[in-house]
Amino acid sequence: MLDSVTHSTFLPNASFCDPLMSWTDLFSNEEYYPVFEHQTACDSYWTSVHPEYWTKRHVWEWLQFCCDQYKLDANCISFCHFNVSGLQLCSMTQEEFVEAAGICGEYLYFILQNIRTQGYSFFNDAEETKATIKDYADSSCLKTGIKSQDCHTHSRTSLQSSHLWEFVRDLLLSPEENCGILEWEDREQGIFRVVKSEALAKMWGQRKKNDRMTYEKLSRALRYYYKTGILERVDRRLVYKFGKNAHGWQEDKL
DNA sequence: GTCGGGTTTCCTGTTT
DNA sequence: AAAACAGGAAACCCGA
Repeated sequence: MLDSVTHSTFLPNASFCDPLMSWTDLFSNEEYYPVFEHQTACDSYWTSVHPEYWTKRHVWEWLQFCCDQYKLDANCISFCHFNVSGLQLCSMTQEEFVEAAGICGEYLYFILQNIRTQGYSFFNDAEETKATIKDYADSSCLKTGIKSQDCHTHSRTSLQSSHLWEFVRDLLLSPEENCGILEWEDREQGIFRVVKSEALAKMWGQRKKNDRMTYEKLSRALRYYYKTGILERVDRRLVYKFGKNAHGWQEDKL
């Protein structure tokens, strides 16, 4: 039942959001901010917690949501700059957001400030909110003259890679999120090992909002990459190797 | 609407 | 015996 991240299912509807509602009210309403079956209390989704109390994981989920919802280019975002708790995030200045994510940083700062001041009433009307963000984007582009390509000077680590192999690659490149699920066997040759196969499948399932994902199914998808040269066979259990058509994993090319 | 890429799901058989 | 691998087949999802 992890179709949680879609706008319609986890954001409150218009009738719920009362501008006078306190943060406590806003975030403690489980009808609208459910704790999912597979989640423990400390594993709650970002929407169930006030931004100042977000964990690093909540911050990551929020970034992922913003990228998905507002089509922000994840390549703009330097993950290491956002490897912070909610409290630290809330204390970041707009300049620090821009430093961390270029023009996207401005949007993220704008979105965060709106969540902090308005709660999720900011998200009441998806289209209206998108338009607000777009207006903001347009005005800040005019104001700053920043071109979208400039974003690409920031970290290439993607937070929301749509392809499995990119997800795996980015997990290998993000020790903060990796949690020992994957590890390099030979960094130069692109050989890596799946240490926690079930955890990897669960994480991929969360990424794809599919709680029925298993390592068996994930590994079938990985095996299809042998055909396309994204991965190469390594005849050892749980060991894979990036192929000639995989990019972005080499240390010296990051 | 449809087409294609990228999975996801299911399956049977094999290997470690 | 259990977990992982292998790969065919078909369904599914989503963006173009």
